[in-house]
Amino acid sequence: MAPRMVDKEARRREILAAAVRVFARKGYAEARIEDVAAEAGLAKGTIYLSFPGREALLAGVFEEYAARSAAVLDALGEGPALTRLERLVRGTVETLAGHRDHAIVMLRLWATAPPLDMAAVYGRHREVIADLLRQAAAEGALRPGVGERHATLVVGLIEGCLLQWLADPAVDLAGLADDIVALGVEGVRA
Amino acid sequence: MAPRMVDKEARRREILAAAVRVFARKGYAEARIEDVAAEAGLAKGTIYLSFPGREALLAGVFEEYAARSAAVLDALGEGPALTRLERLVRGTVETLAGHRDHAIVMLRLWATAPPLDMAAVYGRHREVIADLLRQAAAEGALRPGVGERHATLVVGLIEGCLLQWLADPAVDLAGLADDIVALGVEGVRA
Amino acid sequence: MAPRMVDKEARRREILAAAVRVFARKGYAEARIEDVAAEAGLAKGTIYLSFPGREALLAGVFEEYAARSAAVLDALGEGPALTRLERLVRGTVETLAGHRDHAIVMLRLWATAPPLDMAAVYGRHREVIADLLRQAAAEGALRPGVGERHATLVVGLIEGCLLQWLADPAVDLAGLADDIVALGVEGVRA
Amino acid sequence: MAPRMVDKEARRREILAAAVRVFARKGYAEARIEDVAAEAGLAKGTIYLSFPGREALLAGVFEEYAARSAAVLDALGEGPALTRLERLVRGTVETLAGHRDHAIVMLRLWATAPPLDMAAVYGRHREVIADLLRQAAAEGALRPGVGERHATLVVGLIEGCLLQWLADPAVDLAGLADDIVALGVEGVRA
DNA sequence: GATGAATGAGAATTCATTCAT
DNA sequence: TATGAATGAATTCTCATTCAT
Repeated sequence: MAPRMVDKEARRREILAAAVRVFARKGYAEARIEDVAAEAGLAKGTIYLSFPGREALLAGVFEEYAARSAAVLDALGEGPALTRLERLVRGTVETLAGHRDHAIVMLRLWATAPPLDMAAVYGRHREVIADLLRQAAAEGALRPGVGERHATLVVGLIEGCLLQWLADPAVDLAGLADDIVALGVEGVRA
Repeated sequence: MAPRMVDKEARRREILAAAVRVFARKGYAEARIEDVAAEAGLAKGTIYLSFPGREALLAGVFEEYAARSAAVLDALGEGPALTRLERLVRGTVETLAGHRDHAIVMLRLWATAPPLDMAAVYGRHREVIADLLRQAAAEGALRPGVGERHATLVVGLIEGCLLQWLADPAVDLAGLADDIVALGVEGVRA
Repeated sequence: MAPRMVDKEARRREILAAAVRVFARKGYAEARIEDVAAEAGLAKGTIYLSFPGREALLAGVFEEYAARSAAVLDALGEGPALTRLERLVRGTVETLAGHRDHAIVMLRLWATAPPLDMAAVYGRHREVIADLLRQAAAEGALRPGVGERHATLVVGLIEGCLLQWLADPAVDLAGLADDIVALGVEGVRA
Repeated sequence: MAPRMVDKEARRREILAAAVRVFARKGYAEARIEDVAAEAGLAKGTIYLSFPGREALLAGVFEEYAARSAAVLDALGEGPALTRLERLVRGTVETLAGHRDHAIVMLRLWATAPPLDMAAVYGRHREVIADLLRQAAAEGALRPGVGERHATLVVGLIEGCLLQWLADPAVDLAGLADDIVALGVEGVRA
């Protein structure tokens, strides 16, 4: 409530944004606190007023990603299960496509920092999708033979295309959303 | 103090194997030369008899992976294009599934070490698959509307499932091969 | 823990002075960065704030010497050539005698570090002296038979006496100035 | 007396010769045992059969130099003192000029290795020369006003010219012998 | 004796973190 | 609050020395 609070929070976000840019550029392992400070236009020591240490920057970045990721799952709205699944796919792809730096950082963190529990993140995604598939089955919208195992494929399609796009910006991730939906969602419709 | 003069090449492989295990455990960034030496049952300095420096361990691991990867593409044999595509998918998945540590390391390197040109690796995979898809189309084996763009989805399916398996060993990658083939190969048959 | 922000340039000079003392004591080859830091009353890492690396300490020491050396040649003033030659001899000896540590370091660097072009340093001295000898000859102040080759002997006298003084402080270098002048300058007067 | 003895001694000399070449090239500080071994056409470990360690190579080189140096002082023959002094000067210069590598190494060792007592070496030279000067005075061959202090100048002339020749091979050391004698010996004749 | 693989102490350098100003 | 000089633990790499073959 004190204006300080606002300042503090804004400062935190500025630093986190700078950290994402630096991490995307050099990876966490190569990113020096000083690099982040410079990117944020601050002095080294000032970072420590907002974060207890270098690792806290990681945690901060992860939290932002998790929040964004959860927001997609929370905004599927109403309608037939497969429609919501389509929204999930498109929403996820759009969110990722709109924050390439962040996506790169997450991949790097994923691959680098064991403490980040990506198994849980993917597991949560699979669960939500499996749930939608169960509902779709109940709605009779699912082709026979397609079950919850399909959730892994849908997550895989999204993440695998993301991977290729991260490795090679020439890959058109946004454009792939249609293909992913066609194969992964429409392809299993009864 | 242990002048056990092992074959130079065998020694290299031993060290590389130790490096893969250590990298898989802690990531390249956290892996100390001393860790690799200890894992290999050698002294620090001994590593330098086989490798000029820390980064050379990376290069060595990458070479092994690239060789294994290329071997799959070179062993598709004869037959209808979609049959060969199926072999590619199963071969890739099996190869990855058989070397989890190695796969983890490759992902970490991918995400961490800019010099590794994963864009080229994925690009090569997509090209081979696109070629098979073109042949399948020529053979009239492909459903209308499916084209070379599908190559990205197939690569994505494989890599995306790999990703989930790496994050969570409970995911049954080998078992997913059937699903991937069903969706990505059989699913596009005319 | 000691953010005493000294003037950057002053700090550089302090470190350089410490380096000269340490180098004189143990030689560059044996001097550890940590030794220099300790001598300067600083922590190891602090040295790196003023110098990019160990070798830069060498370069710094050499620069100081070169500047001092050039100053003597630039301050010969006016008067007969042999008078100026005497000033050169006395000035050089005094300068060296006043900085024994520095002289030791320079000899060590000279003998140790190939990049230091002592041939050029001696060559320059010989040239200046040869020039004075030519002028002296033109002034009719030079004994017949003495020519530019005598420059090498004068430089040799100075450096050779310096050498003995460095090896054995009991040698009275300052006192030798008179002898050097008597033999090398007055000894060739017409 | 056993042939072994001969072999051992020959082997020692070969290694020492190799060491001198390597030291002259890179300086003691930069010379690796392996470099010396390679120069001698031997394996690293073989050096240790003839020398207890790296420093012993230094000592060996120094001994050779000392022996050569002493030989000159011991071969002044008979005749007037100033004639013997001239022989000393020419002998020393010739000896040095004939072993440039060795001279470079000695300078480097001198400047690098505190345990080598160069003060004693120079002191011995000065003593011998001072003795000759005393005899010359007794013979009435010395100009009034020239005394034992002149010994330092003679040593200085030799060493100072040596220094310039070592720094710059274009300096003609052998040719300088005449000049040194003219100035340092003939120049003080009564 | 000769070899050279193996060892590990030691040194330069980096950078997260602290804290006087 | 913001700063950045100072610190020193930690890491890579070198190389003298040892010793099994």
